[in-house]
Amino acid sequence: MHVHLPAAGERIAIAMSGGVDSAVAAHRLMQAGCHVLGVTTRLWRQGQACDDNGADLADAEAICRHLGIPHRVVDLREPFRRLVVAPFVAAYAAGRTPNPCPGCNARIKFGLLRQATREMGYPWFATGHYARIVRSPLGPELFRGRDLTKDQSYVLYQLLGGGLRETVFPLGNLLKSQVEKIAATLGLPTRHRAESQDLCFLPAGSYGDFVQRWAPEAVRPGPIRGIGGETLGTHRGLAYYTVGQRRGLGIAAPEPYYVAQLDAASNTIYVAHAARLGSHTLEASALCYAHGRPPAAGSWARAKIRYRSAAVAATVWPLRHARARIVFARPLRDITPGQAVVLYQGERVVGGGTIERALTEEEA
RNA sequence: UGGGGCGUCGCCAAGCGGUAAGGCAGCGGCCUUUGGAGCCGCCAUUCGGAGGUUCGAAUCCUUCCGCCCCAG
Repeated sequence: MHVHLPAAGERIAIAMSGGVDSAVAAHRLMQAGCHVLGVTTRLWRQGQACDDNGADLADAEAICRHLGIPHRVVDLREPFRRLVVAPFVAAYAAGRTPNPCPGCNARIKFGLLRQATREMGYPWFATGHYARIVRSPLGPELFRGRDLTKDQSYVLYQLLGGGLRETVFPLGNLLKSQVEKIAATLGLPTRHRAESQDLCFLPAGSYGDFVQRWAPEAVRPGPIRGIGGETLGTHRGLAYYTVGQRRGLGIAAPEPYYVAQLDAASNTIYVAHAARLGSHTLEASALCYAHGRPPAAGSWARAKIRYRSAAVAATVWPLRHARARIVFARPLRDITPGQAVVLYQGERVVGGGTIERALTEEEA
C-alpha cells in the first residue's frame, strides 16, 4: 500500500507533543529530505499548576533542538477551551458521554494549528498518529494504521471532508515496536512519562470532578432505576457514569447490572442485566464521508462505536441533514450518545459521525 | 404470652460433626490518546453472644439477645 508522502524539499510542519511518537515522525520527515518545522500547541489544561501544558512544551522544544529543527509554539488556549472543553462539558450536562478527540483533531490540530503553520510558510502538515493516508483518483483516503493495535484512525474520521490534503502520517506504516527501536537510536532527551494518559486536558480519573466544577447541575446525586422503574440505588451524578458501565453502581444482585441509559431531564440512571441490554440500530449525526459522498443506502461496512471496541458488521442508511442509521448484524449493548461511530470497509475509513441514540427494536 | 421459624463477609447464599462454596457489591492490577467492557488477583482464623458435649462444632445440647410468622 503506497502511503502519501511529500517530496524532498517540501516545507512541512509537524505537531510535536513532547512524546516519542511525534519525535520519530519528525525524524522520518527529515530523512525524506523535507524542511521540517516542529510546532506545539499551548493548550488549556485543567488541574496543572499553571493551567497549561508547559512541561510538554519544554519537552517538544528540547526534542526539536536535539533533532536540529526549528520549533514554534502556537497559543490556542482560548479556542481550545471554547471549541473542545465547552462542548465537552455541555455534553455531560445533557447526559451524554462525549469523545472530544475527533472534534479536537478537526478544529484544533488540523484546523487552527495547521492554518497557523500554513501562514508560517509550511503548506504540508504532519502528526504522529498511527493512521495512513493513501492516494486515490478521487483524492486522499484515510486508512487504519498498519499497527492495528495502535491504530488511531477512529479519532481522525472528521478529516474526511478535505482535511487530508497535504497531510502526512509518517508513522502509519510502522509498528509501535519499530518506532520504539528508531527512538532508541535517536537518543531523545525525553523524560520517561506514561505512554498514554486520559484526555489530554484532564488529570487521570477526574472526569466527574471536572464536570462538577464546570457544570455542577450534571453532577447531582439521583436515583438508579431498573427498566421497570423500580428504584435500585443512588448514583453520584450522571457525569460519573456511561452507557454499558458496570462498576460503580453498588447494586448487590444475583447478576451484575449495567448502565442502559442516562436521563438528564430526570437525573436518572436506568440499569439492566446484560441479557436485557442491546440494540441493533443507532442514529448518528454530523456524518462525514470519504470524498464527501454518502454510501448507497444499505451498504455494508464495519462500524466501531467506541475507541477501543471491535468493529462490527453493519449496514449504513444515510438520512437527510448529515444523519444516518447504522444497523448492526448483532445487537450491541453499549451504544452511547456522544461517542463517535466510525465506518470501515476493509482498512479504509468510509465515514463517521456522532452517536445520537440507540433505537429500540420496535422503533427500528 | 403460647406454638413455629430464622440469625454464616456490605447484600444474597451454600454448608447440617471433620476443620467456612458461590454470586453481587467493593478494592487492586492488566489493557487503553475517553471513566466503559473484558480479563486477572484480593476480599469471614470465622459462622448473633455466652456456656457445654466431642479427638474435633457454623453444624449437637443449654441459655441469653435479635428478627419473622401463626395464635391471641
